[in-house]
Amino acid sequence: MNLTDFLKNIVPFSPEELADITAHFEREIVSKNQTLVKEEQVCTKLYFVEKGVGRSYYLKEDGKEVTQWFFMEGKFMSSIESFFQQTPSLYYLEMLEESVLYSITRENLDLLFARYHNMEKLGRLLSTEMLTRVVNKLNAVQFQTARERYDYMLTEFPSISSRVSLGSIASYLGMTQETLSRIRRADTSKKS
Amino acid sequence: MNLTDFLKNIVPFSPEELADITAHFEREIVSKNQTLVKEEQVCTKLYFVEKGVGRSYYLKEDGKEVTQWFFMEGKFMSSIESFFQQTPSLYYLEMLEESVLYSITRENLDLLFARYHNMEKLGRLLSTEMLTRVVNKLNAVQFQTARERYDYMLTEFPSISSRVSLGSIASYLGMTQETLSRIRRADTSKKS
DNA sequence: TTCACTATTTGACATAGGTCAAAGGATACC
DNA sequence: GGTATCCTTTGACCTATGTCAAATAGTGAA
Repeated sequence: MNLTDFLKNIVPFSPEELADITAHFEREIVSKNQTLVKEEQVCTKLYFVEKGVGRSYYLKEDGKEVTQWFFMEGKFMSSIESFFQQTPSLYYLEMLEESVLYSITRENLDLLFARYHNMEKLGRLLSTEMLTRVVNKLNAVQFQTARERYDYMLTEFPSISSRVSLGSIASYLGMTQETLSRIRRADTSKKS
Repeated sequence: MNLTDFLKNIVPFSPEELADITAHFEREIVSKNQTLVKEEQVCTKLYFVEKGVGRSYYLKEDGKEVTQWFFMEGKFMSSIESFFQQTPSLYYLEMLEESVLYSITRENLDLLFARYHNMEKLGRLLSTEMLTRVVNKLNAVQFQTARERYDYMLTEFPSISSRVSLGSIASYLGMTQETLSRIRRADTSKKS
């Protein structure tokens, strides 16, 4: 999914708008396991994932990593609160595969928001969409069994299980690796 | 918190914009326990809560109510997905106290989004803010004990415990009423 | 006031999923 | 290609919180 096509599908930008907007993004190639933002740093960029997978995570007091979200191809990725409020990030951002990203700085994004009414609309639509996704996850995490949460995740991120380590997925789902491993065992023994 | 002041604090609207925008809202007085939207209905309005408290909730298969969110004074309230996609609501919306609301229809809101760049900006800022709140709750629900979740909620909604029934709060926090009752008992015996 | 109804508290017991520890597997580096 | 490191699986046991049931306290209507 490339950036121009992605944008066009959401808001009917004119060709001139599109050209100007995409010109404010910078292409970046990042390698597997590269960290984009560390905890405490201010997140200066918003990224569009053209290829690859990323995740945001934080460290609990005991030092364990907790995955907060996965970012797949065709999605925007950032430490949202840090990026928009320019406050230190609560999260780390990292890519889990070799990836192609398009990044934009806060200043350039603000400039585009101010310049194009359509751009502001894009921002609104994308936040609303993300909001409904997070609400869905919240409901899953709060009221479903470990088993159901795993099934829910497969609908939200179908390709994830083969691309991301068990530990990252387990903490995203709010369970331990051991529990997720047992769920998968139950699956394979059932299906074979 | 009245609507005009609320809007001004977020985006620097001109007086003319403000007057036009607020003119598209309608004042509604609703009584305690009144339902604004039922499950399966399309939610046709977005509400600003000037006075009162509301909540959104859904019914689990076993018929138990699960509170999804509380809406306090000075916040917008809606079944977001239903309102923005015009799809049947997954949630009920109800007011828990006699309340003063300002409502706007989807058509009027779209008209204002189209008419004022600033309005689109307001929409974007409010969704982003809501998004960070939901993410905070998600982290609380996913990785904290029942006790910690309760404390977290008191920071998010300080006045809630005296205004809303124990059962509504417990399901919001993803625990049973019994558990919440026990937490509160531990509190009072500690403090006295 | 009293009655009827609803909300909250309390107790006894059950269980999903966590913790800890150890054993395999897979990978990557030298 | 061997060794160190990391990831996943498995087992035994434990605990926070759920479930069910009953007692008690609150609240509103007549």
